Amino acid sequence: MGYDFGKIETRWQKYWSDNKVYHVDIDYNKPKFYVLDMFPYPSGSGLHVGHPLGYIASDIYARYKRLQGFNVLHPMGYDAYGLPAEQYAIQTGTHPAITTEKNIKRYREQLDKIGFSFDWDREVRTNDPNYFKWTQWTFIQLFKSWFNKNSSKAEPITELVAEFEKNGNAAINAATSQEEVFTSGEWKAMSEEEQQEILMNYRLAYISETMVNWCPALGTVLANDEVKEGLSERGSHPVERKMMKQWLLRISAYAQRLLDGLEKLEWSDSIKEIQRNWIGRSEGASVIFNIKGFEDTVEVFTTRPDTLWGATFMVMAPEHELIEKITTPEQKEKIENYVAWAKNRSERERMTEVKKVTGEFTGAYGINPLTGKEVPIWVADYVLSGYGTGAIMAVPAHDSRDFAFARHFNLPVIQVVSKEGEEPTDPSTWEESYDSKDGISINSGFITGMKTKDAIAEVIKRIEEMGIGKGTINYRLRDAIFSRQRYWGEPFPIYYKNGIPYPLDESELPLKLPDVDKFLPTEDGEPPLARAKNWKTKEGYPLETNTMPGFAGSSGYYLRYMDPHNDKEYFSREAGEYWQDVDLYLGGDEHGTGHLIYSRFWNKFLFDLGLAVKDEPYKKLINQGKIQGRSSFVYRVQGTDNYVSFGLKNQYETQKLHVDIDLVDGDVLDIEAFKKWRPEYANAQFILEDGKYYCGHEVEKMSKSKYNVQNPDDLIERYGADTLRLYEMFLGPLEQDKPWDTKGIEGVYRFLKKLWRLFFNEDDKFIVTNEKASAAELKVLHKTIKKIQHDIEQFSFNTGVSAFMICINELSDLNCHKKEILEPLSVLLSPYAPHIAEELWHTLGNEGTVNDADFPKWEEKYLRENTFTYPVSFNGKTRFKLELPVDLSKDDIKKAALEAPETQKWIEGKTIRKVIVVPKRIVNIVVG
RNA sequence: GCCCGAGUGGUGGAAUUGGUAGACACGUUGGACUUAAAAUCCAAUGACCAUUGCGGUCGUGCGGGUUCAAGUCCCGCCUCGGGUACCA
Repeated sequence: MGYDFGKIETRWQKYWSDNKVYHVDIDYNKPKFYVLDMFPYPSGSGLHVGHPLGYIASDIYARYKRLQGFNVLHPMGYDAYGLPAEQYAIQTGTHPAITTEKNIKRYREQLDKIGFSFDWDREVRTNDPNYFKWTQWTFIQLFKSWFNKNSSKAEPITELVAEFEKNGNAAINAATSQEEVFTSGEWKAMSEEEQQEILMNYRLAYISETMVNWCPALGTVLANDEVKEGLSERGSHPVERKMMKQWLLRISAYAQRLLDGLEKLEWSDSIKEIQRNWIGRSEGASVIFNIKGFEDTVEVFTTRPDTLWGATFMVMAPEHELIEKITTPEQKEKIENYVAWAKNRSERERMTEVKKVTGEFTGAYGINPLTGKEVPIWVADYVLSGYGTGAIMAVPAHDSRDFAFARHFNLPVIQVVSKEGEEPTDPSTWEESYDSKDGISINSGFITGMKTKDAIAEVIKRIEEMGIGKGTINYRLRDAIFSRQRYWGEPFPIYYKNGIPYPLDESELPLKLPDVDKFLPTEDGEPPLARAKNWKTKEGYPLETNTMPGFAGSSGYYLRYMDPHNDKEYFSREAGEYWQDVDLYLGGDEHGTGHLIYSRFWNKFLFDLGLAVKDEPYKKLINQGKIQGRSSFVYRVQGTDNYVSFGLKNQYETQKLHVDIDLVDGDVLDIEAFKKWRPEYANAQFILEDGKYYCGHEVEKMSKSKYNVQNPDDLIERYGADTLRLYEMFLGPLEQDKPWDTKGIEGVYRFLKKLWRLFFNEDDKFIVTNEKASAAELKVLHKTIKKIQHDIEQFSFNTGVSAFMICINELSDLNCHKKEILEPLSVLLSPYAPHIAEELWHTLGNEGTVNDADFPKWEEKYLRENTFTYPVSFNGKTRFKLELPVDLSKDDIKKAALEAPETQKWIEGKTIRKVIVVPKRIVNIVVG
């Protein structure tokens, strides 16, 4: 019989589940440890081998922490709202809730088979009313809050209203889109509607007419992070820019805190860098330019106020509100055509044609506030309406984009910064602008001769004194568009009275999705919820018909796991105080600009409310790499039914076709199975090599259409979950992308069988003894404990597996069947391979579960060596080895090395110049 | 374009952070066991040269450098992967 993984794994999975071995509660006698995986979207195709990679790693860590005496919170749930289920609903009419439920069931079955230590009693699903109640609740709190820049935190909007009533808004320092200043008298005189409109400019969840990414194919707007290269992330459909009234979250208010918070996080530098770039802080100044012949002024943002003397023209974004007003009659038609053209360009066009310079002159002139010089105002789409003020002063000599524009339209270029120690040159001879901030100002009034850094500071100081501008900081981070014109998402707890949005009373939550006849927009383009009958409040006010985006439910889910069944609050104070934050978070780095920013924002807001205990949700983050597929190919000779083996394909004109990896074993095609696979292959003929058909292979994304999806169930069926767990870890470093290849799985399977042989002989006889372990055996054990512990703490799980293999190889060589060694070993192995470890631990006579054992401690005394084998090298090249006592002095080592018989050969006829001795490392003899 | 990350045998990958390059595993080859196959076990396996034996030379993407010693540090490139896309 030997190692019967099937029997073992079902037995212990049942035991763990029946005895709620992984259930956790608050326990003040133990320190907490919170290990979290990014929860999955339950897709229709189930788990493939890439999904569990991170789950296995975090499971090993969670189990390890538990063995070390921590009270480990290790929950799992589902990000259940999402587009695929809805797209499927549109095609088939099946309600997305049904599809989702079915997929979740499948996921759960697959997850259960892998033997994770999840506390399923804490499962959350974002589409569960008991869960999304709190998503909606948080939205209401956002709606009822504003961001006070003085305290740098969210505060109740009621306090803001009180201040308006007392003093108006003049003294308020808020993150806001409100520009007009009003007095308390003016505030009180306003109608309800006017007041609500103003408050909207302060709310952290607000509705606004804004430029959005509209995806016609999906029929919804998308957030910036959901658009990749001008296409939707889901489905790769074109995206347009469009003005639309949408709900937004004022995440930009938190830009600085999101930036500062990164400092103390144990995240990879790369993902921190991604977030820093996404937040995009830049320091500079806003400067006011008058417009010749108009009362209006244009405000521009620049990071280089020191180059004001070199501004030779100005550029406005095509959306700029002053364009119409200032354009001269002669330029009117050209400008109108240009603006219309620019606005109609798709995002994708804009992006692919970045190098193409376009623009048009308005006929108007701005006046440089420092020099008094007149500069032409242009319109061009290289200036973005969404950033800064939507207008710039162009300094072609020191900005590459302005330079390209100036060259194209023959505008003047004036040098105002030169490299230290270099003479100014004629800009008309330049091939590129001098953008560096490392320089000296020239021809620049009061800053002439100053270094750029000082010049910037000086100009800011002076323009502030003169009242023509001020130092400002701009962030690239945009407010998050929070509404989707979709069905399958959280409904907004919002109703409209006279067209003004109001939040539902919290007692009305959760607001559940209504039934609709179709999951499509209405004829007049309203979102699907507009199809619902009676989609209104008790009083008859219409409810919001948009739904929330995918990131709504995933932004605060880690908090709900702390107290998932609480029906009175998001989570109890006690649970929050005990579990605090996530100690270890595992997931893919593709969430760098989406979930991981939104979630931090959400948490910071809840922290401001006094709910979240920590300012940052995820202390340590590990991004597991993606597992790529290994596709197999057959080569069809053009226009025939003949298929030629890989090695011979160059002799023919061939077509490369994907073939299901299940039909291929080690690149050898199962010809009969291939013929049966699809009707068009039934009559296939083969040109073979050595009687076999060899397939070609390539590494690509794992996907159904490439027939390279490896699903874990088949592997578990064949090798068991422990083998799968070990193999996924053995594949390579956790954080690295790597191709999936089943070839090596036999190796870890053999390892487990070999381990079994230490406990049972060929006749299944238990052969473990109570004999005293030898020094050699103890050394193997303690060396392994040390290595395993070190590797788990470093998240180096691949080297951990190989340490186990080395250990078992050595114990097999030593013929060791001693309980003294094997018992701690079974505990040591249990985080990696919990089923076999639990089984073996029980065969040694233990009761309960191995999860309650203590992680073994290694002791230095067993590791001590008496000798060290020195590599002796000459001029850096190792020539022979020399075994010497460890405690030998440097001089003695040197002496021994020089006296060694092999040394003669290498020093013959040469002089010894130097001898390097590093105790317990190396001996290097330099000759010449 | 800019910002990260990575390049090591036929393959996945090790290398205590400057100290024996290729651990561990796959694959391959040869052998043992077997009527046979599977499973298992043993041996070899970076390349090249020499093989009668001792052995030798080269070798971590490329070119330089620092050092007694470089996969590891420095300078300059090349290739691949990821992020970003006119952010003033």
